[in-house]
Amino acid sequence: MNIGEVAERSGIPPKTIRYYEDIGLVRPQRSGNGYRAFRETDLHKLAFLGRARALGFSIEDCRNLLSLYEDETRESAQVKTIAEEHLSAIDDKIAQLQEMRETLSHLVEACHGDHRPDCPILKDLSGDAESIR
Amino acid sequence: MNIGEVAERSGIPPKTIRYYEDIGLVRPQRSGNGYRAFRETDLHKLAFLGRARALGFSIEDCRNLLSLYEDETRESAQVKTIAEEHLSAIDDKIAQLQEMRETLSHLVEACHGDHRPDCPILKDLSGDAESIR
DNA sequence: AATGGGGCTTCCAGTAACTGGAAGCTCAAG
DNA sequence: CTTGAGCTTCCAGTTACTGGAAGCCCCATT
Repeated sequence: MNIGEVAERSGIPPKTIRYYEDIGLVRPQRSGNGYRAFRETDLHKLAFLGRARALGFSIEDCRNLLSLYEDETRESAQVKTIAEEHLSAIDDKIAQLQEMRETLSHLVEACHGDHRPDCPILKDLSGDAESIR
Repeated sequence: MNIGEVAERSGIPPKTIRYYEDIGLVRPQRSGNGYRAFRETDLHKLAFLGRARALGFSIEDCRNLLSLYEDETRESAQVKTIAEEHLSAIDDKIAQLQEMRETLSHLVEACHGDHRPDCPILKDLSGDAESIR
């Protein structure tokens, strides 16, 4: 398989696949013409990567997950640990975003949003605490 | 004021303040010895930036907010638009993270996490749809 | 006066994970 | 044989900083 077909079938753009090779996540062979020659297992790895990335795992997490994936003697606890840490990172991020959302939506509601210059959003950002809350 | 004091009072590290100068967000004067000489207004702008960044506004958003902040003839609608767009970006991000969280927490729950190699998380990532969901 | 220790300066490089673009080779079709 | 798509490499840019090195500057102490 050439890179185009693999990209098509894995859903990962060619550029990204080349990048993944650069950083050692996949190691396709080469044909005589210098083209990358992907096997089915490469395709599977790329699809695996795509799904793990879609779940927000970092590249380093993916590297570890991939090596666990290929390690028949792995312990599921190792995988679970990575996933749990990622899950709690996601929770933190959600909490942080929700806090932002909270403040910001109050500000947006308080701003009449017309042609006048008076604006509670700017007032709050300028440190004028009495603006909202 | 030297950079150290401004950093202290604005809560923004010196490195970051220098960076903000580089990209034109603040323009402190210089003393004879080459040190940056900050005025109170610079401090206010930096504190403004700190709060806007804490709400997740991008640097470009901050640049726009700052120029609106300094524009006496602004219309609050302009500010509100920026804030609303940011708010909806935050909402999108939260939704995406919650979807990840959902999938991932199911997987984590399904993984026994012991010394055995069998792992629903890897199974799902490998594309074996029957694993969970 | 010399010295020592912060604080300040600039510049370079690195981070995460790609993405765009240029220059150039290869392959299949007409 | 030419054309155009697909492939190659390499370089640069993205976001918003952050770390580190080399080297002034200033103040206090000896």
